Amino acid sequence: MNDKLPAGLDLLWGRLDEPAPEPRQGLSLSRIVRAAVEVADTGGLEAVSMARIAERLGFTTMALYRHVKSKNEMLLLMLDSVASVPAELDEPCDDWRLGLQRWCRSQWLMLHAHSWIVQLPVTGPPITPNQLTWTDRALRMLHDTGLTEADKAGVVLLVANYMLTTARLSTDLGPAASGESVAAYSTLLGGLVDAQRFPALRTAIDAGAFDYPPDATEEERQFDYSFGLDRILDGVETLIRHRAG
Amino acid sequence: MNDKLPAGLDLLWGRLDEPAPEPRQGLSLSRIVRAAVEVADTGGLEAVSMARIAERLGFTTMALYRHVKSKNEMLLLMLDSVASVPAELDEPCDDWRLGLQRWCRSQWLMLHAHSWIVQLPVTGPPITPNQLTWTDRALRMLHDTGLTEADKAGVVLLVANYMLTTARLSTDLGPAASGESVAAYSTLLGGLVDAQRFPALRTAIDAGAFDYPPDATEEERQFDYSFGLDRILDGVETLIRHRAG
DNA sequence: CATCGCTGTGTATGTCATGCACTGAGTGCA
DNA sequence: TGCACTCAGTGCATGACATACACAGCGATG
Repeated sequence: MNDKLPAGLDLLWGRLDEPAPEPRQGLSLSRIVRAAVEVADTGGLEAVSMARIAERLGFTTMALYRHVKSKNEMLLLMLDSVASVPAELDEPCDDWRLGLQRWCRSQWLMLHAHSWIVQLPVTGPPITPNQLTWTDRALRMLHDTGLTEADKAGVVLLVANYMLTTARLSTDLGPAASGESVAAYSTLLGGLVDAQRFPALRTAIDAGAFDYPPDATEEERQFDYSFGLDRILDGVETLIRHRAG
Repeated sequence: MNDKLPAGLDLLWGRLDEPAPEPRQGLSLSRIVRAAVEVADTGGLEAVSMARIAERLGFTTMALYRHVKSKNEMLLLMLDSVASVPAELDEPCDDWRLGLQRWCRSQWLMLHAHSWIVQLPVTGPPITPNQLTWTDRALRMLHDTGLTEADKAGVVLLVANYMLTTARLSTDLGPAASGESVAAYSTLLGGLVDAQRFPALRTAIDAGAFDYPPDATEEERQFDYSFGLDRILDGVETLIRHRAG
C-alpha cells in the first residue's frame, strides 16, 4: 500500500559512527537533504519536489535517485536532519514537571523553526535516531517519578503527540501564528453558529472563549500550548501520586 | 499559498434547511460526495482522485467541477458528510467525565469507521457544521463543571486533538490496528536502540514498555486510547477542583 | 421561435514521481 | 597496456494527477 516505514532507516541508522564520506564534488546524501530542507523552509512542504531540489543542486531529477530510494525516504531523512535534540536536554532534571516543560519548549521551537515538519505525511510511531533521542530525553525526565516504564512511555507519547498537533494548529492558524487569524476564526464562528443548533458553543462564543482579551500583549496573542500542557501534566501528577500511594 | 479554509463552507452552511434538490439524473453534490466517500472507504484517501470518482459515477472528470470548486473543497464536504454526530450525544450527562468518555468513544468509532479522516490534510480549527456539532456536544458535557467558557474550549480542543492523533496512530500502526504491528515496532526498536545513546529508552524497552503482555486478549491488543485520555481527564478534574476551590 | 444558462464533454497544460536504457569517467585486474 | 566492471549522472518516457478553456446539447423562459 504505502511505503513501509523502514524505508530509509538503513541510511539513518547505518553509519552513525562513520562521520561522512562527503565527496568533493557531485551529489551526496547530505547535500541533497540539505537542499531539500532549504526548499521546505522557504517554500513549505508543497514546494519540495525532486525536480526542484535537483535543479537547485544543478543536477537532473533522476540523479537524486542514485542516493535516495524514493521521495518518501528523502522526507524521512529531512525530518531526522532537522530534528536534532538541543544539548540542554541532556542534563537530567530532578523536577520531572519542569523537565518536561523544558522538553516541550525545545520541541515547540524546533517545530516552529521548520514548520513543514508538522505536515509531513505521518507514518507511525517515532523511529529515526533523532526522534528516539527526543523520546529518550523525555523518558529520562520521568526517571524519579516512580511510574512504571509503560506509564512513562504512555506519558511521553501523549506529550509528544500533544506538542505536534498543537504546533500544527498553530501554524495552520497563520503563517505567523498571529492573533489576527484567531480573531478571524472567532468572528467566522460567531457568524455561523446559531443558538438553536449549537447552544453550548454559542454560549462559549458569546463569553469570548474564542477571543483573545483585547488588551493582550503581542506575546499573549501568540498561539500558546501551555493550557493543554498544564492539564496533561496535572494528569500525570495525579498518576504519579496514585502510583506512589 | 494553500486553499483558504473557507472554501466550500458556503456549500456546507448555505442550505442547512433546504433538504436537497437532488435531481433525478445527472450529477449532484451529494452523489459526488457519496461516491468519493465510498472510494475513500475502500481504497483510502490516496485512491480519491477526481478521475476515479467521475468514472465511478459514469461522467467525465471535469463534470465534477460543475458542482465542486476544487478537490480540496470536495475533501471538506466528504469530511462533513461522514462526521455526523450520533444521537446519544444529544442528551446531556450530569457526570462530565462519563460524558466526555462517551463522546470520545463515539469519536473513536467514527474515526475508525472512516479511517481516511485522520489523514486528511489538516486545515485549521473545526469549522464545518458537523465538526461544530461535535464541539457543541463536548462543551455541553462540561456544563456543570464550573469551568470558564475559555477553559471548556481549551479542554474540548485538547480532547478532540487527542482523539484525532490517537486514531491516526492507531490506523498507522496497521490496517487492523492489530497487536502484531505493535510487536513489530517493538522488536524493531529493540534492535536499533543501544543503551549508550538511549539509556532511558533502552530501559523502557527492556521493561517491556512497548510490548503488550503476552497473555493479552485480542481486545487488549487493540490499540487503546484510554491511557492518555485518563491522564487528560485527571488533569481536567484537577482544573475543575482548582476553579471551584 | 430565439436566447440564455446550466450541465456535461473533449482536449490541453503543467506538475509530479519514477522506470529504463544509456554514457562517460574512473578503477582494479590481467 | 588493455579490458571489464561499477558508479554517477543523463535523457527520455510513462502514467497519475488537478485543473483551465472552449464548446455542445438541452430545457426553460422571454
